[in-house]
Amino acid sequence: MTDTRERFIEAAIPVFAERGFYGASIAAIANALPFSKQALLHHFGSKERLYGEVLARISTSLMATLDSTAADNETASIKATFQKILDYSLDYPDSTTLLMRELLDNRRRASSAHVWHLKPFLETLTRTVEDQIPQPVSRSSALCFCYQILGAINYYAVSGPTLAGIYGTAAHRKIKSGYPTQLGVLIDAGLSAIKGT
Amino acid sequence: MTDTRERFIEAAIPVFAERGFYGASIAAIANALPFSKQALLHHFGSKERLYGEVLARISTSLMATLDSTAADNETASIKATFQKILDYSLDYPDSTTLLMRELLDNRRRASSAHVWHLKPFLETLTRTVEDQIPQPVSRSSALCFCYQILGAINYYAVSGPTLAGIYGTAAHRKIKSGYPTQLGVLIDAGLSAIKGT
DNA sequence: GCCGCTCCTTACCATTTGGTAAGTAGTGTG
DNA sequence: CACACTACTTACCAAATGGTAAGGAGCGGC
Repeated sequence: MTDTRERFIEAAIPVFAERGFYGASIAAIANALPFSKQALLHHFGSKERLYGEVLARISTSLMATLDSTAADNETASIKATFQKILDYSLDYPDSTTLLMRELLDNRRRASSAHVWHLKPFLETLTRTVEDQIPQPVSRSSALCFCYQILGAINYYAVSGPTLAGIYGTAAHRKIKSGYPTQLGVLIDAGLSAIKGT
Repeated sequence: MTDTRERFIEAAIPVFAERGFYGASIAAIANALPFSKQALLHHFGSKERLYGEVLARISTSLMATLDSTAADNETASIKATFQKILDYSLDYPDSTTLLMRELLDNRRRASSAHVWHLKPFLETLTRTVEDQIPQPVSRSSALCFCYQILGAINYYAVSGPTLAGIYGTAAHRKIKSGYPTQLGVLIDAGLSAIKGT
């Protein structure tokens, strides 16, 4: 059944997110389901391969978020795009954490599967931004801008526990409520700066 | 000798950065020096404790960077402060990577030592920004701003291999050269937005 | 009825893990 | 010289790791 595969991938996401590739054991992942460790190995062959499929799954759903925005070409604003990315990151913190971990890991791991998976995402995002700007903009400066905003979003999305730990949950809630607005401001400002270049 | 301790901490940084807390084995760390694994355990008692000392070391040096800026009160501009953080992050990618990993890990690990270590850093940074702005600014919006820029910086600092992998080293160098300028623009814009609030 | 296939199980294994126990070399200190 | 202390070693260990081997249950095709 392909259904069991899906369940394994689904179950693997929080485990990989929480403990990282090394900290996550395939036994722990399998134990989240009523299957043995070997059932997992039967379907995926190795931990590395399962991990790759998890990354593929995540990047696909991330792309889907982006596509739906790109398709909405009536007033497909860049702000809305980034807002959707922010929403996704906050809705699926495990996936966000996992992508962030991969960003740190792929300095080492040969597979580094998500590099290729993230590529179309980044390119679509960059293109969306370029298209939105009337003036011709250098590809690298548009990418730079995207990456900065992306970084701000992901870093923030992943920082919930830390911020709550440092400032307390009340203050954290206040920060949280103000964040989208400030992000919007940052995007506006960054965009106008790019246009000015 | 305290010297050996220092050497262990120094040797641990790249290992923890590269493979994470779980992926790093104390044997691998010790092998980077002409000592046995038990020499390490003799000095630090446990892997967890070594890790804590590594984090403390890093946050101290990060704070030092910040302090030197804060002391320069002639025209201690916020931009210069963030520029120094960017420089630090690029100069010590291992430390940056490690702090980022801790950000992801402390959702789970009880110790989460760096939370307390990062707190003075964040507060000093926020205060520096507040002081720079004539108008009274809400603490949380200043923090929000700082965190966004911090996120952009750290995310970027850690993304070198990924960006080079996706776009090739040549394109990456181009992005790299343009980044500080665009970051400055982002800071300027974000600051004026805060003032306007 | 039997072959082959998928899905999943129990057994098993070599390796690595963090950590303990015990002992040794060296260095003061009385 | 004896004692204690630090710095480090080798020897050892239980537990967990990813992965292999082999087999069983169910099922469709012939």
